[in-house]
Amino acid sequence: MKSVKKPTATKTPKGEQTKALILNTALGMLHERGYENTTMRAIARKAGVSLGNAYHYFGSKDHLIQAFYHRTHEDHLRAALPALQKESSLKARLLAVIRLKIETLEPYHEFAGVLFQTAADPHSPLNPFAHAAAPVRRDSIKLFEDLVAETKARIPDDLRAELPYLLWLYHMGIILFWIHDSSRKRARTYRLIDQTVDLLDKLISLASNPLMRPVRKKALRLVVELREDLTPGSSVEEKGTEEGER
Amino acid sequence: MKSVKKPTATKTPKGEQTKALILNTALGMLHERGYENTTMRAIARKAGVSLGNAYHYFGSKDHLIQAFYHRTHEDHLRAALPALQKESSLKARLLAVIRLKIETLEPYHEFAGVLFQTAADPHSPLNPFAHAAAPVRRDSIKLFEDLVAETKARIPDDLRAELPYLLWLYHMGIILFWIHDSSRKRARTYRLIDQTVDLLDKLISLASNPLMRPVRKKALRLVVELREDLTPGSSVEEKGTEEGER
DNA sequence: CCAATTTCTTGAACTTGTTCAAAAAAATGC
DNA sequence: GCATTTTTTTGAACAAGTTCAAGAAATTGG
Repeated sequence: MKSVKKPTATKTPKGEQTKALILNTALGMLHERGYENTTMRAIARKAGVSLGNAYHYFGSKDHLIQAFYHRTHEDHLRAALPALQKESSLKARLLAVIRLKIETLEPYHEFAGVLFQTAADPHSPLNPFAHAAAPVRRDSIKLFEDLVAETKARIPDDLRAELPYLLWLYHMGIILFWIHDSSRKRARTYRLIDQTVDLLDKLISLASNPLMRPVRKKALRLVVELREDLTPGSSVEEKGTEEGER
Repeated sequence: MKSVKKPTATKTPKGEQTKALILNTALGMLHERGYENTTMRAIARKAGVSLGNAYHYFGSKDHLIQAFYHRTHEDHLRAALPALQKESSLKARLLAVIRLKIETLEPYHEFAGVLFQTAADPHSPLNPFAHAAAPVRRDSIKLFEDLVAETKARIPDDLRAELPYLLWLYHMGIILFWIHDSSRKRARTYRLIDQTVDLLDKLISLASNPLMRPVRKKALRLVVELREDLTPGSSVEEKGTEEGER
C-alpha cells in the first residue's frame, strides 16, 4: 500500500502469457479466499511462477486490485447496456444501471472495503478520483453519458452536460453505502437506491424549472470549476515533479 | 490493517505512564514523518520501550491512528466552540465550524489519506460510520447539534432533528474532498466550502417552504430509517457474536 | 548463425506489522 | 514479610509485501 513502482509492460508473447496467467490466478483466488487470505506468495505458487516474477508484472498487490476493478466494470457494462435498451425514462434507466452495478459487485462484498481503501488514498495511482486518465473511471462516466444522452426528458443543457459526472458521483456514494451495509440480502442498499433515484428524478425536474435557474447556474458553475481542477490533465505528470514520494 | 485485538486497559499508574509515553511519542513522529515512515519499531525505540510493549497498549498501528483522530477532534472543538459564540446565523456558524475543521486538519494533510483509509474499511472497529458507540463520532455530531440548536432560523422540526447528522455527513464529504485537494493553500477546498455552505443555506430555506413539505418528509423518512439501521445500537456488541473475526 | 541486447525469471534478503511464551516487576492477601 | 496473583515488559519468531542482483531465455542486428 505504498510503492509507486509501475509494472513493466509486457514486450513478448511469452511475457503476455505469463502476465495473463498470474492475473487470472490472482482474480480467482481473490474471489474465493478474499483479500487478506490471498498472498502474493500463494498467487505465485498456484500460478507456478516465482514471487519475483509476479512483482515483475504487477508492481504491487494493489495493481491486482485495479485489474479486479476493471473486470467487474466490464461485467457491469455487459449487463447495463442491454438494460438501457429496454428503458426510456431517465428514472428507469438510472434505477436499472445502479441496481445492476450493485448486483455485479455483490459477489465481492466481503472484501469490497479493501477496494475502496485503495481508492481513498490520494497517493495511490489507482485512485479513481485522481487521474482523469484512469481508464476505468472514464469508461464508467461514459456509461452515465449514454444513460443521459438517450433520454428525452426536458433537461436544461447546462445541467444535461454535467449530469453524467454528477450521477457517477452519486453512484460512488451508493457503493460506499453498500460496502458498509450488512443487512440481509443488502436490503438497505436497495431501499436507498429506490428512494434516492426517485428523489433524484424529482430533483432534476425541480432543477429544470425556470424559477430555479439562478441556483442551478450557480451550483453547476461550482461543479464545473472544481471538477476541472480535480483533473489537471497535464499539470501533474507520472513522475510527480514537485513533491511526489519522499 | 487486519487484527481486531483490543489493547489491554491499563491497570497501574506505571502502565498509565508508559501508555501515555508511547502515545505521545507516536503522535509526534506521525506528525513529523508521516504514516509510512513511522514504524512501530521506531516508535518503541524512541519511546525507550520494547516493540512488544507498544503492542501491549495499542493493539495495532491503527489504534494509534484512532488516538490521532481523537486529538485533532479535541483541537477542533477547542477552536470551534468559541467561534460559535460569535455567530448567530446558521450559515455563518456552519461556515466557521467547517473552515476550522479543515484548518485543524491541515498540518496532517500529507497522511490524511491513511486516516480516511482506515475509516473506509467496514471491518475495522475504527470506522466512524459503523459503531455508533465510536465516541469521536458521537462527539463530532454533538458539535453540529450545538450548531443547529442555538440558531433561530425557522426550520421545521422534522428537518431540525436530522440536520446535525446531515451536516456531519456533509462535513465528512468536505474532508474527503480536502484529502484529494492538492491546490496551493487548499484554495479549492475553501472555495468548495464557501460555495456549498451558501447552497446548503439556500437549500434549507427551500426545504422549509411549506410547498416542499411532501418531498422533505419523504427524504427525511429515508434518512431516519437508514441512519437507524446504520447504527444498530445493541445488536452488534463489542465482541462480535455472529461473524466477527475468522 | 553468432554476439549483443533486451526481457523474463528466480530466490534470497530486507522491512515491517503482529504474535506469543516467558521473565521481571508490581500489587494483593494474609 | 512472604507467597500468590496480576500486570508489565521483553525479545525472539513469524508472515507477508517488496526489492534486487544475477542467471536463463528470448529477441535482434548484421
